[in-house]
Amino acid sequence: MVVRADLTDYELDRLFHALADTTRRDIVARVMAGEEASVSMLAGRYSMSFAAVQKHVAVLEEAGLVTKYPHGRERIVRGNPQQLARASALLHQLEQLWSARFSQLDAVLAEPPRRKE
Amino acid sequence: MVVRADLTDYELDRLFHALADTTRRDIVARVMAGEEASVSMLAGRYSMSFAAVQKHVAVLEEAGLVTKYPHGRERIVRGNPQQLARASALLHQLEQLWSARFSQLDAVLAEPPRRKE
DNA sequence: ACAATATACAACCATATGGTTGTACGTGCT
DNA sequence: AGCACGTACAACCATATGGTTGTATATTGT
Repeated sequence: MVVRADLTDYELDRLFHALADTTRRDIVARVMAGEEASVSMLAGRYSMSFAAVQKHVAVLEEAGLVTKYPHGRERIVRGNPQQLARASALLHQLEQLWSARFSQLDAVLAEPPRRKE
Repeated sequence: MVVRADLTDYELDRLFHALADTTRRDIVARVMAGEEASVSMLAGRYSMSFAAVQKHVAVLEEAGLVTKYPHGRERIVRGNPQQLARASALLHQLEQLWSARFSQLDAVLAEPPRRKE
């Protein structure tokens, strides 16, 4: 599963910022799980105004984590797994950075015992 | 590599918020890569005041992404890969949520053709 | 045509954020 | 002892964020 990040610093800022809110993570979870959700349907699930939820969806859209498409008078919110994968890839990259610290040591340990010359 | 998230909503908020800044992601990358870095050494690398970098490190520490330990008059910043893994795990979970949408369909498709009854 | 619904968007407000400068304190070096 | 260095922390400022209410516009159903 090779996913190139390919995002500018600003886009990454937006992406992680979007994930740094409980309501927004919940929305992402719902739409990723396939809940066919209009903005008002989503709004019904949280104890805040419609406008507030509308703003959260806008932040997620700005981050590329969801897209909206019109269906009659409502807007259906759909998850974008690719963008999620990009965020995931960046964290994985950082983890690799860490484990790379030991890769050289690992290599030495994994090396078969050398015969005497 | 099973990593349980095990974090409250608030902690996740702090964690992703900490990652939502270019300077902070850069600091994380450096310390995860093993750069033995005091706060002032880090500060030297960015075009902002020492106090600003100090605040960024504090945000990372609050999020659990780094720890500081005293060494003489300086504080050495060290990366905490476990917390990184937790953030990573959550995103992976959300990705799984997406792919789970097709698992049932996959199962049907993978099913061997049924004999006539 | 009309009422109800879904959305968009602006204005407003309190608080958080990301930066600055200034001051105080502990540690190291000569 | 005295100075330089590294850190801590407070005060301050401009802007961003997360919420509200209110108003306008498009669509649906009767």
